[in-house]
Amino acid sequence: MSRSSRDRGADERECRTPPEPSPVIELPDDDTLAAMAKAIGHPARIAILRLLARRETCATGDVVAELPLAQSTVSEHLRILREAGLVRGEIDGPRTRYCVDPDGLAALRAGIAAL
Amino acid sequence: MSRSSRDRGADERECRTPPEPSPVIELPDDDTLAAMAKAIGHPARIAILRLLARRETCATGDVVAELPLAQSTVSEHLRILREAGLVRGEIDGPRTRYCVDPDGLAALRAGIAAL
DNA sequence: ATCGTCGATCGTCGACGAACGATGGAGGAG
DNA sequence: CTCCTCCATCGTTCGTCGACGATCGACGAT
Repeated sequence: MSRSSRDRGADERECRTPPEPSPVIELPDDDTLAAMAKAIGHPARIAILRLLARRETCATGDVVAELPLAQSTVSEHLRILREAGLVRGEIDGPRTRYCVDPDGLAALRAGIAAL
Repeated sequence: MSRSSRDRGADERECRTPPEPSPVIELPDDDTLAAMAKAIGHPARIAILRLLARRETCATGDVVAELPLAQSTVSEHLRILREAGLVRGEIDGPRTRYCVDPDGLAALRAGIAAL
């Protein structure tokens, strides 16, 4: 399973959604803030978020490779993060690339800071 | 049940733990951060936190009066917030006074901001 | 066209969370 | 002392979460 055997085009390709920081960030309402907080209320999802933030790798399989969890479990964690608006996923051929949603994360930060 | 019939000493008494901002705030580890996030991952607990932050009232009964929840439910929410380190409670005669734990909240803010 | 890979979804199981009423103990008021 | 108030805790019920293996559809490669 050496990764070097696979030609992946640009090896360290970034998530193709450029980090476009929105000019204005609205504060989330309580339910949204609670949902976001609940989404990161699990160590595995914090680890995933950190992983996506550090590496720009964004592929589901890479996340699975880094965590001691089954593929289906990781996929569900990613789904939860996506539905909370903290992560963005887009289909890239046979695989799905995930990246941190800067707007969602900013909203979470702002909401927590405003507590 | 008019509240004016009850003499509560200082009506707007502050929580007797003075807000002593610690000079240095350490970043929580992932498990602690996840636990804190999980604690605020419920709208009622966000409402409680806001309530404790705005008013300095700090009494369990006051929180119960403000929320459409049973006393036991509110008490459990307060317990969860307390065990997460976000809220501090101390016994004051027959009642219990709660207030936001500034250190815990600062740790949460810092942990989220460092994501 | 066929195959292999990647990843989302389904079904299941045990564990945990949220809400409530009831109970009980601590502590002031009479 | 005796009551009454305040609140934590217990026990219960029901819903959701977390994890897994199995399955299925989409897509590229051969």
